Amino acid sequence: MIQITLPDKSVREYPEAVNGIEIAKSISHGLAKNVLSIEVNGQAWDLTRKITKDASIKLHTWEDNIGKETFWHSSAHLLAEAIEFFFPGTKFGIGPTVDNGFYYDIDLPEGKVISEKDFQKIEKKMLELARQKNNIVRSEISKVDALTMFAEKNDELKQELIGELEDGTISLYNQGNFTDLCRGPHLPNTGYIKAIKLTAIAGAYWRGDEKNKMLTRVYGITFPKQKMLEEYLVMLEEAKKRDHRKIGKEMDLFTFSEAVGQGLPLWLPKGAQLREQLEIFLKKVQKKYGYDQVITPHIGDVNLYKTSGHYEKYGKDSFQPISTPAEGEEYLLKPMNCPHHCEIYKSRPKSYKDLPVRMAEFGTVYRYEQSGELHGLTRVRSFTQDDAHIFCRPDQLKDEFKKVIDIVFIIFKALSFENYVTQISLRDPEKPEKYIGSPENWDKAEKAIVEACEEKGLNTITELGEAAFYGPKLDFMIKDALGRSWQLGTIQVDYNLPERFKLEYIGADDNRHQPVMIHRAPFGSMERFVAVLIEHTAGKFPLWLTPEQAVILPISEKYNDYAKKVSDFLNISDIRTVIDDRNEKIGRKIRDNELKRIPYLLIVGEKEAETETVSVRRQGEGDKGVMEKSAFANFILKEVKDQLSGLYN
RNA sequence: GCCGGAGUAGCUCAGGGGUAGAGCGCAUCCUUGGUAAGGAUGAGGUCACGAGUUCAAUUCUCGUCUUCGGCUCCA
Repeated sequence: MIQITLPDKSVREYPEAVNGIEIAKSISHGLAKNVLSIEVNGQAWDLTRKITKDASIKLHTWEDNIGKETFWHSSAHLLAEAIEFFFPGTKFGIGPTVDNGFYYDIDLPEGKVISEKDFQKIEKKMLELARQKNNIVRSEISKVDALTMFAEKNDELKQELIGELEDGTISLYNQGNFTDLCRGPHLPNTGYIKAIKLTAIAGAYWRGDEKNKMLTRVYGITFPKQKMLEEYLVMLEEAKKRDHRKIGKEMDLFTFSEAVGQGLPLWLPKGAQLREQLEIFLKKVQKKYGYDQVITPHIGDVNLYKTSGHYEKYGKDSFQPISTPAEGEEYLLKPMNCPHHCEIYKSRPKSYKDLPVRMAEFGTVYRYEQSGELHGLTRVRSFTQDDAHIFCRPDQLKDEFKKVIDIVFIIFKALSFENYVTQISLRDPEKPEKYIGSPENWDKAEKAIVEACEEKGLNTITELGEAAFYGPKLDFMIKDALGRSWQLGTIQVDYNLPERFKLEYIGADDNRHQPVMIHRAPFGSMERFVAVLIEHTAGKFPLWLTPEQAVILPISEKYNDYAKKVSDFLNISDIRTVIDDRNEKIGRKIRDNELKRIPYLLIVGEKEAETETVSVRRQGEGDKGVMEKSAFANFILKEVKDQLSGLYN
């Protein structure tokens, strides 16, 4: 007998060579039905693998990620089996799981292509194979044998992977006529997979390196129940309705024009209004935190960027310099605001008493993004950063950094962003050539970020190699409607640009010292922020922010004059109001304006005109009764104030 | 930039080698209304652009541009 410890610390006795399924069965019938994989002493195992010694275990079902991953991982093998059936000779790269399913990277035989038209037959084949309930059997194999096996299949992708593995740790999984190199774990048999949908096809470089061959990546998702697939597809449809590109068009927020150029957004009046509200809001917050607004040009002498290091790093991959008629003069569209801000700092000598200097600008920058990267407002070639640079003394650094974190959270709170990830992005220690500055400076900068985050109690993840070339950063990431993650806010510590720009201040000791810089943008870019905001709110912006807060709907033309009077009154009270005086019945006006997501609809007819009132209707909620027009103004202003109360002042 | 889709009216989309279709929107007129679509009439398209095949191309082929899904990149 062996002793098995469960997660609740209870210990049960089983005969030697018991497996996960048997343990699940001994606990409950329901668990036995739902269990997908097992963790033995912290390692993921197959449910059918025999346990021979005392162990601590944890059983995983669909409800936790490990169970789901096992399910999708086995699904990837099923996909590969079906592809091998239709496309014999296909070479298989890797087939991992992702947030929503799995993919397999394949190299099809010469001259063969796979397209979405093939999906139906592949899905059908996968289901057929699943219904055979083929056991998925693990076996261990020596490195030599593994290499021989995949050499026979001419699969150099797998051979490359095996070459990097250690002998004695190599396992194969077989199901039906298909065998794949795999660490596992897997489902006991293919019959667990009941619903299958192939979702996309794409190119992907082998091992993620653009110098390598491009393989074909097939994405799919599977479920243990047909109904779950149906629900997933409905959810996808719902997510598509929140797409900021679609809503941006519907609500007249922004547009693009081929004539202007790709990746260059044109903000329409309502979008501009939205942006302006965000800017007003942030400026108030920054005022409280001691920032000063500055304004700098959209271009700068190319030598400025040689000093900063941007030109060397990105010169080839940016818009090329603009030449002047006089020879030898070259200007670059600014890709960042920091060099300009450094020059503002330098324009007057600084005392230690002047620091920190906090310089803010809504600065529009231009970056040549690869054409395939452009995506709505989230990835563009012209965008406005809510940028600021804090020049401080080393002893002020941590405190300043923490204050910036506070500003980011004020914004997230104001817009109810609750699901974000905070990521510390450090340099890649193996690629020092990617960065400027001394290791000592980097050590100091990285330490400052890590400590500030700890002291703030942030729950961060750390990524090596994600730092900017001049310094490490703290990034705030938010997901869009389809679950794609975007970096919004960013805070960066930089010892290098002050050195390159020879920034200094006179210390209390009457000597020259070098300040430290913090680069920060809590929204990140206005474009990307608005995009994510649209997807989060589905276009139903909070009242304080929305471009049109109220629309007045006269019952008929006879009341247009009164509508105008109310509109003027509200607009002068700082309530953004429009009139819908189209020749339509009231029902039609209500419907259209509800669909336009305007928070308040004010209906005015004979009764209202006589009594100086408005009949109030809240978007999505219906009739709210009649209010005197100045009472309504106070009401809506109070609502705005309440939404923002406590955030600044 | 790379792989694979797509591009038809302002928007959403149908169609298809032989004079271009719908719904919504827009315009004009009728209607002047009370809480989610009133009615009539009408305008609007070099079928992304450029070549090729063909008696004939919006439709087939190739190239370019834009766009969508990924990959790579992201100061």
